[in-house]
Parts: sequence; structure tokens; C-alpha cells
Amino acid sequence: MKELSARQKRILSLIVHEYIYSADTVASKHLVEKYNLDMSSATVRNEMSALTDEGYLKQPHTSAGRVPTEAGYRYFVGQLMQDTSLPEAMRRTINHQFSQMHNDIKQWLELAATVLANETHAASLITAPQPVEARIKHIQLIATHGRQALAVLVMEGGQIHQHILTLEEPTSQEQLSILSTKFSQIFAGKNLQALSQYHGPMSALEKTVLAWMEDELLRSDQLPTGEIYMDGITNMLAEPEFADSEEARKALRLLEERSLLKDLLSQTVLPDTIGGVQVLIGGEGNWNDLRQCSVILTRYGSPGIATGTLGVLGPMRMAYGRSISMVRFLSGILSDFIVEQW
Amino acid sequence: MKELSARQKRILSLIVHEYIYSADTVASKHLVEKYNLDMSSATVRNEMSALTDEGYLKQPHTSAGRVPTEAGYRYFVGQLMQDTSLPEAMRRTINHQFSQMHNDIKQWLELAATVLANETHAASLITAPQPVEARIKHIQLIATHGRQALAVLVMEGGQIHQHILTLEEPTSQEQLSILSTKFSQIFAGKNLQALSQYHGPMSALEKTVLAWMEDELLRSDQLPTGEIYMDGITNMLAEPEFADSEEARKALRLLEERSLLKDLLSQTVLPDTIGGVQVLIGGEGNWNDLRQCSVILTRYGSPGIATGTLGVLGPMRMAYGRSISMVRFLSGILSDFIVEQW
DNA sequence: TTTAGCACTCTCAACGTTAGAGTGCTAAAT
DNA sequence: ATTTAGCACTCTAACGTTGAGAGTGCTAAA
Repeated sequence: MKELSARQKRILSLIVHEYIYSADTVASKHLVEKYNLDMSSATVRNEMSALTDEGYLKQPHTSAGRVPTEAGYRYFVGQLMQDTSLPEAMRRTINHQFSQMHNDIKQWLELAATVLANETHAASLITAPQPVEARIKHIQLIATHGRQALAVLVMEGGQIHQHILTLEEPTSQEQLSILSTKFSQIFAGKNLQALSQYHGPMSALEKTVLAWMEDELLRSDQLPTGEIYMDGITNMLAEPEFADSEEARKALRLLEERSLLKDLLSQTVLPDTIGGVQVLIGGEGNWNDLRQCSVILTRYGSPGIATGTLGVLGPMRMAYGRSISMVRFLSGILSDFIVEQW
Repeated sequence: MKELSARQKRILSLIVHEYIYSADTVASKHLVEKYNLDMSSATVRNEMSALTDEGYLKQPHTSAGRVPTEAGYRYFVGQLMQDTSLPEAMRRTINHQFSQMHNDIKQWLELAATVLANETHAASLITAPQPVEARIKHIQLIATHGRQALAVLVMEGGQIHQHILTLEEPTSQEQLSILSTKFSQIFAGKNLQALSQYHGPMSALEKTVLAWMEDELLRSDQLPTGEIYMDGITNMLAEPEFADSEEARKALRLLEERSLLKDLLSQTVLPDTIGGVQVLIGGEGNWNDLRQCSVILTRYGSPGIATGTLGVLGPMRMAYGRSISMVRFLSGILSDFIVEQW
């Protein structure tokens, strides 16, 4: 692979742009006319030919215009694309929407998913933030109804786990409060390991509560878990590459099948990096069902507290610049929320 | 509209079955051969002709087999379909899956959505159960971090609302506990109206908490709200009527656009009936985007406590018998859960 | 009332044709 | 050495044609 000349870079860049815009093969003559290039279509054709030899372009058939290959997109994203920052007006509009929300992480995540989907015309997905390492701060038991009690586990980061426990026998709020205080003292600052090593004499009630706590910590330590917010699935269906719904189905099954989705998220995003945006083009790796798609992913949150994943799934022919900016911007908003709120 | 003869009913029923199975036009000869009918294809043709005149069948073109019309499906669902109850083995398998879950409503709803989608090969949707009328039982404030406090509102039905409040100034757990006790005494058994009529002297802290409680009750009184669980969206894409993804898109947008979905759920299901299963064929009403689809809906839960909606969205060519049984069965499972758990 | 037989209709796939879009190459121009 | 005009060549997409087959509707006989 030779280094590309400046002119080749320019042409490749234009072709990618044009194809993303039109979803149609781009012809040499068309490029010259539309962008008033200071060269003839024949020259462009020569360069196109070279770019095809290098593997950045391909033709659907002998006498058609060119289309970027996966490698072409990758080169574009890695080398050619200038970081387009979002227009100030749009930032303000979006910030305004968030500022009108309650201080509720769920609502923020939902809104973020919607905004991301609308602005990128692709499918968005966001995982709820997960604590970095689960350490207990505080536990509280609240009598609700009969043998039911609401158990609330407050973690050091400030996250909350709650669950309704069914106790072996009715228990008064007083008794529950006593146990809450006791457990809070014993387990403050402790993690899962410490929990499972606790072996004092225990009442049935204590056993029930302890078992739940262990269970909760076990689950919250297995990244990534928790709810996943999505939006814009129908955006995918609007793209011409998914006019054949079979193609759409392959891609969207990945979003529905939680196990596949977890694989995708966990394999591609380093759990402890924030800020870096990953771009996965044409299902690089072994994502056969994503051959037509690209995925843009990043982590958000605060490394010391809790992090989640946020991203976009769209056709390979995707507005990378805009989408990456959008992902980065929303990641920032959610990160700020987490830092402030927790 | 004349009453149909027994033989016409039989033929209509077979045609609906066959079309649901094959997704292809049904020919007279094919019917006679496949089901060993004791009549000739010519006789079947005559009956078909009559059924077409009555509006239950149609032909895509002059010399093609027949296909049910909306009216045909409606007649089938209303008059011809025998209530197929699920095989015992399947009931057991499904019950077993639920029994292995935690006692967590979210997990149950998720599982129910998955099972429903898998068994009907359609898209499933379930709304989280909503309290019938929100009455406060108990309130608890828990210090978490800095000026943040977790407020937990326990309702009479046993439902829980929680939210992280940002207080005007740092407050100790003792102070919060005192307020918790006070408010719990004042507001136990009260509803939204009583809340908003409370006008004692109030500290800043009390105002914050009270404002949130009002807000929470206001929202929980507006049925239907809350989370919506879905699965099987890709099942729709596998159906031949959605091979053109534009059709799929129209139908699926309804699932994504929350406002549309709420309309659909609230307009079609009487909020206080349990057990009745509604079938909406071909977007009856004004659901233009659902012309190709049918929706099966029911309410689950317990009228005195909390109810939610559960249903299936699939192509009009849907296995109604099986789907209705499935909806009814899962509705029962979730209802039992609510009665036992709350 | 049912059915065999047959003419009739319409679709669908295959085929041939053509117009046009776009390239690749060659030879001239810069 | 690079660029470009010109042109032959290739391939697709659209269109019309054709023929086979599927399925009906009708008629007349059982």
C-alpha cells in the first residue's frame, strides 16, 4: 500500500461524501461538475483507477461509478475526516432539552437515545451506567406489605439497588431498622468478596438479606449488565441498503438478542477508557451480520464512579463525522450528569 | 350479509388456516387435495365465489387463488376459531422458566415479552403495571452523598417510587429520618388531592420533598405511563408481507414512537377489564400504518391493585388461535405475580 | 346440487432489444 | 511527464414480447 497523493486523498474523500449523501455510485464526470474540480473527468478516472487498485474503491460492475470499500471508509475515518464539531446552535438546543428534564438518570438516558437516533438517522443504543467496583455504603430495609420488605442498597458511588424481599415471617419496621443499622456498620466500604466471607451466627432474616446483597453485587460486578436504551431502529429501515428487509433483520437481531449485544459492547470497548470513540466498520471482527453496517461506540461516565457505553448502529454508508461528534457530545453530557449527580 | 352455510364456514376456515400457513394464495384444487375434502374443486370454487361476494375473500387478480379479507379474518376470529388452549407441556415449560426468575417484576416482564415474541413469531409489547389509584403508605429518606438524598415512596398497593433529591443544604440521616416519620404519619392513606391541600409551615427541606411527592403522584395517576417492554421486532421483518422494508417501517414506527403507542394502548383497551382479549385486525379504527397488521391486546393484573397491558403486534396473517391463547396465558402468569407480590 | 371439462384471464419468468451511463484506453496536447 | 479529448466498449436497467402455467368461471352433463 503506497501513500496516497494529496489529490487522491481529496478524490477519495469526495467520493465517500458523495456516496454517503446519494447512496448511488459516483461517476468521475459527476464529481468534476458538482465540485468544480480543476481537472478533467479523465484525470479523475485515472486516480479512481489507482484508488481501486489500492483497495479503497470498488465498482459494482465494470461500467459503473465507484463506491468506497470497507478499507476506503476506514481510511476516510482514520485519515481524511476532519473533526467536525457540532454547530453551537445545535449544542444549545440539545443542552436545553436536557436541562428541562428531571434529575433522573433514566430520563436522561432515554432522551439521549432519542436525540442520538434523530440526529444521526441511525439506531442508537446506550447502556445504563455501571459502578466501577461495587462497594457498599449503606443498607436500608423498609416494611411494605405483609412479609414483603423493600431493601435498598446504596453503593459508594451513589448508585442504588433495590429489591422486594419476601421474608420468612412478618417483621416490624423497628426490627428491620435495627438490622439496617447493624449491616450498614458491618459492611460499609466492603465489596462482594468481603460479603461472602462473612460468617457470623445469623437469623433467617439476616440470611435472606445477605443472600440478596451478594446476589446484587455479583450481578453489578459483571460488566456490562443493566438496562439498555435504544431508539431509531426504524431509521435503519429507511436506508436503501436495507430495502431488502432480510438485511435489516440480520443487523437488528443483534440489537434484540441481549447476549449478542453484550458481546458486541464488551469486546469492542475497553471498559476503562473514556473519551476515545471507536468506529467499527462493516462488522470488522467476526460480526458477519453487520457486514453492511458500522458501529460507533464510546464509554461515558467517570472512571472512578460508574461508566456506561453509548453508541450508534447504522449503515456503513453513514455520516461518520456528524455521528462521531454527536456520540462524543452526548457522552459528555451524560458524563457530566454522572459526575454531578453521584 | 347472509348467514354462512356450515360448508362455507368450513371452507373459509380452511382458507384462513392455509393462508396463514403458506402466505400464498389458496386455490380450490389445492384445498381439496391437501385436506381430502369430500367434494370437487368445482364445488369449492362455487363456495369461494359466494364467500367473495359476501366480502370474506378476495383475489389479488382475476385468475389467482383466494386470500382472506379483513372481514374474513374478523369472521374467523369471532365465529370460527375454536379456543385452542396451549398444550400442557408448553404451559409447564413456560411456568418453569418463570419459576426460575427472581421475584423481580422487571425480570418477569422481560421474560414474558421474550416468550410471547418467540411463541407467536410476532412483536410483543408489555407495559409495566400501573397502580389503580395512587395512595401513599409510607415515605423514607436516605442520605446518599453530599446534598443528595434518596427518597422512597411506598404506595398502598406496594409499588415503589424512588428518586434522588438534591437538597438545599447537607442534611444528616437523623434529620431525614425524623422527617420521614413525620410525613409518613401525616400522609399515610392519602392521595394526590390530599397532598396538594396540605398547607402547614414548611422548611425548605419539607418543600422539596413534598414537591417531589406531588410530582410523582401526578405522573403515576396518568395512565398509562411507565416503561414498555418489547421483543421480537425482528420477527416482523421475517414475514413476507414486510419484505418491502417500507411496510415494516410504517408498522414498527408505531412501536418506537411512544406517543403513538400510548394512543394505541389507551384507545383500544378498557382500563378496567381483565381477561377479555381484544383483537384489532388490519388497523381497524384509523391506524393507517397498521393496515397490514393485527394487534392482540389484553389487560393483566388485579383491578384493585395495579394493571398493565400486554399484547402482540404481527402481520394480519397471524396465527390468531395460538397468539390469543399465548396472550391469555401470559396475562394470567403476570396477574398471579401481581396478586401474590403486592 | 354436484361435477367434469374447457375456454379464458392473468401472472411470472425468460428472452431479446435498446438507450444510456460510465469506464478504460489511446493518442494528442500541454 | 502529466493531463485531456475522444471514442470504443461494457454493463445495467427499462421495456416489450412471448409462452407456459396456474386458477378461475361457466356450461352442460350427471
